[in-house]
Amino acid sequence: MDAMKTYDIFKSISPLTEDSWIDLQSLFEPLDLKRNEYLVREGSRVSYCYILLDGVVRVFYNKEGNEYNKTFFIPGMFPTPLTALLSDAPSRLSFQALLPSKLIRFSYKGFRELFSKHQCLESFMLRVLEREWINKERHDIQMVTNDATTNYLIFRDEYPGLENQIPQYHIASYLGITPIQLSRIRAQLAKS
Amino acid sequence: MDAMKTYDIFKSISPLTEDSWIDLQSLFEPLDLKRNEYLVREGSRVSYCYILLDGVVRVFYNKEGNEYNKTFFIPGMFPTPLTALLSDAPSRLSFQALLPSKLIRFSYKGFRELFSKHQCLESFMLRVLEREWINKERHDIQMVTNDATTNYLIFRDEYPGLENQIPQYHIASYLGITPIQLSRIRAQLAKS
DNA sequence: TTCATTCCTTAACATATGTTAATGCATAGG
DNA sequence: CCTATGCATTAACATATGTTAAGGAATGAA
Repeated sequence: MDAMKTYDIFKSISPLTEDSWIDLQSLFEPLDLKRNEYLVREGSRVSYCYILLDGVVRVFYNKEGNEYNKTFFIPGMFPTPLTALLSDAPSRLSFQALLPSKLIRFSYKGFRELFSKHQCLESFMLRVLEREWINKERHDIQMVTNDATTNYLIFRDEYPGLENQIPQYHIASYLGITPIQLSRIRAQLAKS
Repeated sequence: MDAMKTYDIFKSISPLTEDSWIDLQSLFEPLDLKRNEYLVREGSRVSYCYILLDGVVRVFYNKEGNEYNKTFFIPGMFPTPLTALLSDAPSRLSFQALLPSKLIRFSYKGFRELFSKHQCLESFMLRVLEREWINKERHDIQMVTNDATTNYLIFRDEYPGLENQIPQYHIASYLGITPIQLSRIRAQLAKS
């Protein structure tokens, strides 16, 4: 069932041959995380790609003790330290499960080594980066041009129900404001 | 000379076969822009990739008459509407030469059609996106975790001499502050 | 049950940044 | 040469948001 679900996720991104899927699948390892456990810690070396099947993961960076939430991952997304993998450098980002989460992980190196055998996997990787790029740009434009109230409303739309499952200070950090300011915004919205 | 320069730029990103380079080069068209002329206007359909050989280009988005500078391109960079090309949608971004500029453009479709003949070009494209991703992430972390003063100093480092060649309100917009605030920051820095 | 912990809210206050407006400098065009 | 234009600076003021602190609801442990 998980395998099927994963296959659907992959297929929806870029077509894969049956052979390539078999080889790729042989790299898969299930991974279960408790609430607040980490997939990746800042400063660590990384070697895996991740697929989130259940739960929620946040990615954040840390500067002088302050955490800045960059985004949240929900099932079907890839909470993967792309930059660290691509540049083969320690991760500047941390990935943490905010709820009990179910994932699959697979070796990035192993994946990459399949490129020469399966051209469709390199095309797949290109397609993944294209999608990430498009999404990031849309997200960035949103965050810069809107005020915090608008972005909070968009957050509620994009992650239905999530605001009741995680602490609000995580949402505030994601919006680039303090929890107090988010509280004021919520009070303001409740009035109107 | 330009051809040589361009070849160096490409080679430094990912190895290309001689054949692929010949095919690719046949797509190239020179393009010269005057100060303030546009490569791409918001809302337009796009079909070209660009290489900047001389000058400076800014990319910005527009919301209700306000312009938000996203980044500046200097020679050797690719002021290309990636998202619009990848998603085949009208560009949400505008690209404008801030100084008299010399570019090369080539058809994205034509480039893409060479992928099946030259595998190395698809690898090249993947490599470009990887680099863009890494740079963007570094840049984003910087902008979020630093204050405007620090980012202004970084800007001066990353684009030496540029601050004397373009209006300061473009820099202010890039930093996410008003020109008045930038002026205050500059006054503050001059004191110490 | 009671107590401790976590986290949201609210208020009072401090501060940074935006807004409006005036001034002055440099440059280009007549 | 003079004038108009574009741009940077500065000041005075308004406002949004951060900071500190206190209180209270919800949750879980003893």
